[in-house]
Parts: sequence; C-alpha cells; structure tokens
Amino acid sequence: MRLDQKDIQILKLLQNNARLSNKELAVELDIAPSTCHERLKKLTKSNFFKAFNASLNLEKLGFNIEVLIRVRLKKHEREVVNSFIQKLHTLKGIVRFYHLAGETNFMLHVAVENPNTLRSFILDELSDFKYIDNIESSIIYHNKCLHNLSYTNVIE
Amino acid sequence: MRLDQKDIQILKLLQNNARLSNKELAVELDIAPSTCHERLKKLTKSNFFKAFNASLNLEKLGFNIEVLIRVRLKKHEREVVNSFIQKLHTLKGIVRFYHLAGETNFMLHVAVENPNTLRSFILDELSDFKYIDNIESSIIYHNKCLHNLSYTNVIE
DNA sequence: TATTTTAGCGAAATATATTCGGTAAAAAGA
DNA sequence: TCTTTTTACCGAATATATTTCGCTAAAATA
Repeated sequence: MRLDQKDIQILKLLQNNARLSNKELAVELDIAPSTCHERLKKLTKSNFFKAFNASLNLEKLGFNIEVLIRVRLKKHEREVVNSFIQKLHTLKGIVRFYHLAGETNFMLHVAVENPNTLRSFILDELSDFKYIDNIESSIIYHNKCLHNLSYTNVIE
Repeated sequence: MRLDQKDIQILKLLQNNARLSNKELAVELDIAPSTCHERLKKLTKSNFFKAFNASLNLEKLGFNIEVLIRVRLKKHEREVVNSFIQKLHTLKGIVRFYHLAGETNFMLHVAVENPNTLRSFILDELSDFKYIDNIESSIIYHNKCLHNLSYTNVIE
C-alpha cells in the first residue's frame, strides 16, 4: 500500500492524540468524514498502527520515581533472553523494556513508589533471575515521547 | 480524587487500547454507558492521562533501525540541558527521550531508515550540539510497552 | 437520625460512525 | 489516443454512540 500526504497526516495526528475521533481527523485533513473513515480503516487493516497507548500521570498514581535500569546478563543466549523477557512480563513496575545489542542487554523503564520499592524491585524481584550479571539504575528526571519522524521517504 | 477498582480498570484498559470507545469500556466494566462516561470525564478532568499515543509500525514506514543513544554532555547545567532538550525537539528521528541522573545525561530512542541515516544523525545532527561530550549507540532488537503496574496503593 | 454527597440508572436529544450508490479524475491497458 | 479500470471522493441514509439530565438508592457526613 502506498501512502500519500493525507495518510501521513492521519498517522501523525493519531501519534499525538490517539483518541481523536474520525470526524476530528476529517476536519483536520479537510475531507469528508466518510472519506477519512475509509482511509483510517485502510491504514488500520494494513497494520500501520502497532498500538494505541494511554500514558498515565504516574506521579498522580503514587509512582514518584521512574528509573532506567541497565541489565547485563551472564549469557546472552536465546534461551536466557527468552526466559528473561518472560520474567519481565510478570514483574510489576515495568513501563517499557528495550532488548539491545552491545554491552547492555536490556534497558528497563520502571516506575516505583519510593526508594524502598526500588530497592526491593532490584534486589528481590530482578536479581532473582539466575543469569543477571550486572544491574545499574539511573533516575529519570524527565521523559517524553516526540514521534518526530520524517516521512519523506514513504510518500509517493 | 479517590480512585476505586473501576477507575483503575478504565486506566488499564486505555493503557492497552487508547481508542476504546466509551461504550466498549462500559461493557468491560459492566456499568451503564452514561456512568462510564461520567467516570472517564472525571479521570480526564483530574489529569490522570498524560497522553494518548498511537505507536506506528516503524518498519513498515521505512524506519528499519531503532537505536538507543546514550549522550553525555560536557556540562550538565540548566542552560545547557534546556538548549539540548530544545534541540531534541527539532531533530527528526527521535521517538522518545529520557533525561537522566548519573553518568549518562540523556538516553534517546531514535528511529532511522538505514546505517547511513544513523551515521548522519549522530555525526551531523547530534554532534552539531556544542556541549556533547560523548555519544554511544546500541541497536534495539526489540522494545515493548508493558504498563504492568500495581495500583494497590491508590485504591481505597 | 437527618442531611448531603455520590454513583448509579435509563430515556431523550444530539452527534458520530458507517454504509453505499454515484461521480469525476487519475491510472492502466489496448 | 481512446477505452477501461481503479481510486478517492462526496453526500445522503441509516445505525450507533455520546452526552445531558432528572431521578433513585446507597453511602458518607454531620
């Protein structure tokens, strides 16, 4: 499927506000709602969207500390990696994780209530995994989603 | 504002699918649409949502490489940090950034088309900033949003 | 106990989503 | 170049959903 300027506009608008209604999109694109609806349906069916996520005001929910945790495994092998990823899915507090090439094998974006919860997360929950070699944490002062991409290559 | 189990359910459902309609939410919570609507309005007005973001299928859009870039600045001072953040907003390719405490000052999640674009991003775009001390990149094999938080502390 | 607040409901009014037949312009094929 | 096909678009009609509101009952507060 080939994309044009209007398609890109839909993608960008939803990146910034995934809850925009079809009508609101149509107004922005300056096309009829029915036309916009067709485009959105097409983009969705063609799998251009990976997910629609609400990101919450974590501080308001009692998660006063966010950290980025670098994890190095003893063995960076398929089986170890798979079971680690599986473990990540069971742990409470993980907002997002990155599986990386290089020195650091995993980068975890974690939200915790307070320093004690953080200590417990690292010493009790995470270190519980057999193949952990090294863990280092950095407090996140601030983080922001930009989605500032250039789509010139995709447009016909 | 105090949250109960139903509110948490709304937050969680929208974390996983920000485009759920009010009616769909109401069905999940097993309450009337009008009731659900009131709750959602209340949560929104009380600023429990930071953003609603569509995340795109970047590979399909020609962004074949995603990297995590560690940036260390020469001076970690308010003015330098501010202007760096400002610069990040102008750069094309940044999906998300983290401002950190510790050795690494910034962590950038970047999407590029190919190795050449990456080189250009780092050598031309990023290094252009006067106060860059050090840059290191790691390819992202995989990354995923989990939002797997425990809200026991918030519930009454 | 009396009073206020709150969460809930359903019905009505409003607005939106969705489908569909038709049109015109662009793309593809002869 | 002239057809034919495809595509993006529209507006009208219908189906759904959102939103408001008055009312009730239960919970919280005084």
